[in-house]
Amino acid sequence: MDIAGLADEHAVETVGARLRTAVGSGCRVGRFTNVTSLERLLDERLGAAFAAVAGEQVDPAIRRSQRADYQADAALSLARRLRRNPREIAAEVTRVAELDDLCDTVEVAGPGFINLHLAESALERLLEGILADKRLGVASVSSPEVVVIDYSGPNAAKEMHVGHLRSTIIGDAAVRLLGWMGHSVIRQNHIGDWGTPFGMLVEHLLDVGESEAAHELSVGDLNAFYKAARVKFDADDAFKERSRLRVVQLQAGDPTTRRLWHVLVGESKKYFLTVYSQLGVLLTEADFLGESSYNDQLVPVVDELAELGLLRLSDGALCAFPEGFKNRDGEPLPLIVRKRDGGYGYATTDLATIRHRIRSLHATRLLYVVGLPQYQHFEMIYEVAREAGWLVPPVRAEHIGHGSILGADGKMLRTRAGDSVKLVALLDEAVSRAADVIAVKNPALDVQTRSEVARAIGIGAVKYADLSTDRSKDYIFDLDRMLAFDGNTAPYLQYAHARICSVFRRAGLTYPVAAADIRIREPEERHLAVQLLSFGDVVNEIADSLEFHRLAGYLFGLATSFTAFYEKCPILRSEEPVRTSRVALCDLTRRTLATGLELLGITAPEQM
RNA sequence: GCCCUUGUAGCUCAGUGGAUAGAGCGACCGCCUCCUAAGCGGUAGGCCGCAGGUUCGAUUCCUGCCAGGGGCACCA
Repeated sequence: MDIAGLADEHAVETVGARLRTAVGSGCRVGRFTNVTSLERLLDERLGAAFAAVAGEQVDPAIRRSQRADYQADAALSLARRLRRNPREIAAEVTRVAELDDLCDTVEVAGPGFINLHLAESALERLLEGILADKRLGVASVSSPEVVVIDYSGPNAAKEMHVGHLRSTIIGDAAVRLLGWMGHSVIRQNHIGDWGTPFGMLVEHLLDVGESEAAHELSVGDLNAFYKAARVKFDADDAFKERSRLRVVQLQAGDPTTRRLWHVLVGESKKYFLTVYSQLGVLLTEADFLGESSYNDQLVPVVDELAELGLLRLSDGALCAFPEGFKNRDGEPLPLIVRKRDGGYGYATTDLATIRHRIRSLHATRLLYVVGLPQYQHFEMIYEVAREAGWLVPPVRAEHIGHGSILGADGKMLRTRAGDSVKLVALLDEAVSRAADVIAVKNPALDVQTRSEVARAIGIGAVKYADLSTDRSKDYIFDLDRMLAFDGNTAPYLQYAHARICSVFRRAGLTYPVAAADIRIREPEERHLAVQLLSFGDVVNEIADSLEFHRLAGYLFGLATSFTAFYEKCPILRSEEPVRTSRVALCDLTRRTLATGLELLGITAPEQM
């Protein structure tokens, strides 16, 4: 810590000295090239200027501004440290900063804000740059990582319900985003395919007959199957005893039992794949790596922890006591790696996943997209993994926690009977409602297109509602609101996209537009331009934080800016060279919307 | 009891150590001989839970309190 701090100070001192020299000799500082996102450009230029003035590294605190395009606020906080008037600091920074090619006016306002008005020529040049770039000016990462993303994780032989929706959607977005950024992403669907319930389920399977059971499961009626087994288990002691013995046989590897278990899990996987297909997420059969696949690693994991001296017997259970966790009596909180009965619980399996992902998959970033209630569990797991020496920098594990989905009453979403709501039922309703609206709004669409569009809108609406709010908070599931065609919803964004496509169709133009002279004159054009040029800033930020609602918010802002432009600035009816320029702006907006939505796992239809 | 988390417009949600706290819905008033009105413009609506503290400046950081949600050993 101290050493790092000293090293930093030293580096800063050197940079500061160099910059002061540059300023002193009359040179301007801060010329950088090949950056197309506005905030980064301004950050670099003004960062250098502030550093020159302050003699140390300074975050220029670039923000979007209501009074200008951007503002830099660092002079205010710097004033105390330098014991100088903030306005003077700001004034000096504006003199030193190399901004001629970016801004047409730079002014000090109020107590020391620096207001930045971008030059039209700069906007034009930068837009022409991203127009020619397939990636819209967003560079792939220079040093790709192996990222393992653990998400979805439904339980075999149980229905997927809304509880699985968030993990599946957020995980899918993470897969798409990090993959697009150039990382090597490994999907892991840690399904619940092991444990005591399977004794009961296998016995029930035998009772109803294998072929009948397979039928029930394959049609997706998993709840009925599970419930019937559960009812018998609770009511019938003989069945309960059979189930218990069956678990022992399953664990002992009895061939018949294992075959029947395989039937259950296999049918479940088929069912999950139909749901994933309906949802349009990237998970495939190859991504299933359930709890059972770690069976042969559990003993080695426990042995290794024991050898490291991290385990202790407590009440007959073998436990790790990770540093910093206490139970309700203030005593060290155990993480049970082997139960009193000799069996293994989820803690051991989760530890095995970390070891496997680091040692065998060579991941340096581990993401666990799991509900927030499991926060403490994962913190404990990570701590044990650190103490075991598995989880050491640069490898890091992150719990991508999320809140719950609530019903209109603000409580956990349930059916009237108190059951969890079936995911497929929910998705079907979203799609069918979307179809109803399309039938009214655009009856000219043929049946095939209509059903595709309905799916894009219905599923997109559900996903967007999830991804457009802070993932750590709960949200209220309201189909009416998410399917609304105005406000911050998927249909609104999809509509903006479809409108652009319509402009091209109407004019007989094709996209993408390869190149064009772009002219920014009208205020609506300026707003749209600034918005288009900040896509990269948002995406880069999100790749780290995985706060997808920021991307959603950005896209909504983009669509709003576009609509304003669309209302005020005639496109096809304008004269050249304005027409070509506006067509190019349309195309940039279309590509940015489509790309952004794609990163969220949402399809943008060409018409709706 | 301890820990985590949330409290912002009637509703659903953003937001940031800084200049007048923003959207959408709902309400009210307007806008289609014109590229999709599934749209756009305007008006009304806020002790940013409460009370202290740090700061030139706090809705944002800290402490306490109130209210909701979650977690705290053999389920995952």
